[in-house]
Amino acid sequence: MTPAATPIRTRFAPSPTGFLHIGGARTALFCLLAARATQGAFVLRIEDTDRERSTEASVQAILDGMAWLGLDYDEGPFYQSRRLERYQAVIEQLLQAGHAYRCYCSRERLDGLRAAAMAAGEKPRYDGHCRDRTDIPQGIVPVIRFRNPDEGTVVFEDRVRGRIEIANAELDDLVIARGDGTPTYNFAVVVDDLDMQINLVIRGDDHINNTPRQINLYRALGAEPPEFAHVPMILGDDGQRLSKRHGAVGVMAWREMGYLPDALVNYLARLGWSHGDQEVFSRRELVDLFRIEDVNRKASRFDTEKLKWLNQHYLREGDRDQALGELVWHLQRAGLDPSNGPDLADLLNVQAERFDTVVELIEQSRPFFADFSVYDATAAKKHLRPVADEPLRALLTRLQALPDWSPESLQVAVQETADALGIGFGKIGMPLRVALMGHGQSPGIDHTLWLVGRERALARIETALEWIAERAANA
RNA sequence: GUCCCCAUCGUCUAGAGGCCUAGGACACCGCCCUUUCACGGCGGCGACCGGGGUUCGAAUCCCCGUGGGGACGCCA
Repeated sequence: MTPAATPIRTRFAPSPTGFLHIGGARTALFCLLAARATQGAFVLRIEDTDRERSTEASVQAILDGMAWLGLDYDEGPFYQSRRLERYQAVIEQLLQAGHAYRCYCSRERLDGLRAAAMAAGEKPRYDGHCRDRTDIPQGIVPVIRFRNPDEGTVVFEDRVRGRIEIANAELDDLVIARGDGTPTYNFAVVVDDLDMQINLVIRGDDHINNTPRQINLYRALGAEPPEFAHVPMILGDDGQRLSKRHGAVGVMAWREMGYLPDALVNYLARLGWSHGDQEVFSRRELVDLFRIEDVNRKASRFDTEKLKWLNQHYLREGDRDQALGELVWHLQRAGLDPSNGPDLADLLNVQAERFDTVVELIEQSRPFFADFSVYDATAAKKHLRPVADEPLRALLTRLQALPDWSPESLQVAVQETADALGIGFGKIGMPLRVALMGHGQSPGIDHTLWLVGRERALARIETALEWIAERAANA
């Protein structure tokens, strides 16, 4: 029996300004795992206070990405855009208590301040110009700033980073409400995490620097901050921060490339986290074995090669229904009719070990679903020669009379045909392969015949025979 | 520039002072298996960023340097 741990309430809080990012997906996964392990809750919150950049389509894309990966949340989605009154009430409270003030500084003044600080070799900070002003400038819409403590240091124990300490002197009075009254990120997060009773904030380590100011905000609100766990970022294969430049940064792009959700989840989990030498984890094992403290501190690079390996593993040994579902999805996407070919489970059984992705698998399985019109030139030239005429003809006769179209009897039929003619298996196998597939790569010839199906197989052998004759006539 | 963080094979990582001649996985290279392509089996290549300490003993602890990343918005 596992010892009873206090239930962890985590949240994933993406801003809807694009699709579900690969890095975001991993953060969400860690949140989910941490919560599940303690019978806690995983909350989804959409951070859409920036009305300029947030879109409905992005919200949907994020929801779709999470659903595909199986990152099921327990509560939400909550939208910050629907909690505006709440933020305003808290801002009012802060204003009353003297923890916040109106700032009338112009952008120009702020820009000047920043430039001057940089020039002086200092960190750009707001100088508190409006902190104690009593006049009310006319014609200027003020923003609200939080009065950050001047003295002391903020210290917190990060669940993955350990102790982190920063002097208040490094911090400045951040804007918590824009001119139009909408809250800014650092403020809304605090109010939300408090209201939603989040007790463990798991997020990317690019937020480490925001944490001290948020802690000061919690204190000003008379609340105890939650615990924090900052997970390292995921870098592109070139070691640079993941961006559009790297191509597929959206989770759904990986679906389109033929990866399975279980493979991606397994891969993402192992990126920055490990459990001894184990590489393959079921979802159940992930929940049982994951501990946020075991997460690395170093940023890791995304390695597609390893993902491919895992993907093939899941294609072969993972959840059948999931793989079959993706097979259908890709078949249709490729313009092929899933019902006009072999049984998909049979197809998966013989093809899975030969490819890394569903896209390759489908692409190389086209001849099982639709006829092709041309032979691969090199393969045809090498294998569809006059010498192949007799073997193919003999085999055709034999196959026409074959009562049982199974891999076993097909194997026997081909073998016996070769034996009867006193030729090697390859002498008949390769021409047959090209006749059936249009090129020289396919599963074992028995399974190839089996998957192509009797009707198509016989027709294609006849077509190949004609092609050989024609070619001989033209020579 | 200032502040914060990080640092083991090409990549993901094991390693919490002696178990390390540093382990595993992916990739790569050989050989074997073989009717093609694959799968599989066996083997190989390959790392503790540098310098100082602490200690009988350091990949593991401390300091400095170097390198990398992040933050410094009325973005999140």
